[in-house]
Amino acid sequence: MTIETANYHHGNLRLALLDAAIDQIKEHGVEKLSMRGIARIVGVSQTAPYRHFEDKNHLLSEVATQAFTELYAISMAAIDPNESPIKNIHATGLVYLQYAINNPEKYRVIFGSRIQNRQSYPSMIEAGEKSFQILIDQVERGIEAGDFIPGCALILANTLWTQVHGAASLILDGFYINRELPMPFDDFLKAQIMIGSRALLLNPPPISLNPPNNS
Amino acid sequence: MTIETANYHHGNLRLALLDAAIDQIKEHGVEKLSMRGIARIVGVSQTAPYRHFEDKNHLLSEVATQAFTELYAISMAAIDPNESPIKNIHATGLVYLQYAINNPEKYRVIFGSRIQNRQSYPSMIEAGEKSFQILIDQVERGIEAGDFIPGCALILANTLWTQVHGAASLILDGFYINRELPMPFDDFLKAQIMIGSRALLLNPPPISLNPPNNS
DNA sequence: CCTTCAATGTATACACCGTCAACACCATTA
DNA sequence: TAATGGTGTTGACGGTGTATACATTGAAGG
Repeated sequence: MTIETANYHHGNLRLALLDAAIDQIKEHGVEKLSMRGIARIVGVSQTAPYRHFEDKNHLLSEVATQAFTELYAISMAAIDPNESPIKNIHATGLVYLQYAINNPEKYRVIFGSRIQNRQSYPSMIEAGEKSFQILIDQVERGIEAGDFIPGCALILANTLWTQVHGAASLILDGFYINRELPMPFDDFLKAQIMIGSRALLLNPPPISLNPPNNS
Repeated sequence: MTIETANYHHGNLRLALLDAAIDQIKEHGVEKLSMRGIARIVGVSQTAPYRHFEDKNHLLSEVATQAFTELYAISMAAIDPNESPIKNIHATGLVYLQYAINNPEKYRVIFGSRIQNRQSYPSMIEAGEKSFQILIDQVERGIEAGDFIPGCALILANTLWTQVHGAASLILDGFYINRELPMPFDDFLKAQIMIGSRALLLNPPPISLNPPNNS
């Protein structure tokens, strides 16, 4: 209701700070994020943020929760219940990589050790688990259909996750900047996902790498 | 020759600082490493390190180079030219994961974005590439033997690398701390490597996940 | 309506940090 | 012997996270 207070009390400082934080992270990276900086942007004193976030770590955990939720949303949107598990896995893998590439600094917040004591932020953990569950569900479907290796779905889903996360990490860390690839980068991403997911297949089809097929 | 100078000139400050840095990283993590801190430990003034390292980033790049070299050494030691490529890949994967787990803070230095402008430290890059080359060599052998998918060895080796690196990262980031696994952690690691490397095999053998086999 | 109180903001301060500039020491070498 | 350049120190600037004490306020209760 009070659109223009501009007074002693901000109105919704908590949200404004979170927005400013995400903005700074996007713009200048997590490393450059500072509590004093976002206070300056929002136009409050340097200690005002501490009325809303216990410390910088808590603020970061909320940024991470938000990013995890975005990751869940786009992963979920890539799932088509009528499609085969392997196709859904390919699709989610690709949008996952694209999210990481398009939001490198947010991705760096949710993974890596900038947030300490992760286990003391259960809502953040939960937001992360939800994305992983998408993968587990598809793997279970694949196992039941007899397409995937029988056994524990969590273990198989984890292999997929580690491979895609590893690819995302190495890309963001710049390990492919000067590396010569035998194909366009987009095809490289697809190839990585296709090859990696082959690990789950009971009878993987032969595969031709150059040129990569898109199916 | 001058063992006990304790004078104005230190003698080998550069090395002492590097050692102190690695020590601090091991002990308290990269985040806590400070130029002033290592100067204090070594017993010199806070700006003395700048006579030997242009800035903190340069110092970190040297720590990373050293860690990459260690990683190369243990990976190389796990290779047996008389063994099959797939077995060598399993062996290097395992020691790689063990290195990450036993040296979490060093691993965090060489990956992640604590070091900025990686491409301006060519000797560090090169040290990293050498480890990757081990993987490429084995993959080439596997392709030539007709065991692996034919095509570009770099692409296949990369899939292996991303999967193992992803696993290492997630482990270090604490994503398995409260996760219930259906097997002991060591077996979990082996299972991840075995499943992941299946992706390369032209005709992967059926696999039984519980209990995991060790061959 | 007025008082009170908890929530929210500020001012100040402490102990750190990376790094720059100016100066001090000293081994080597011309 | 004098000079030079490598290596160390001092001191400073501007930044950081955050603790403590104080100020302002909107809302709730008498």
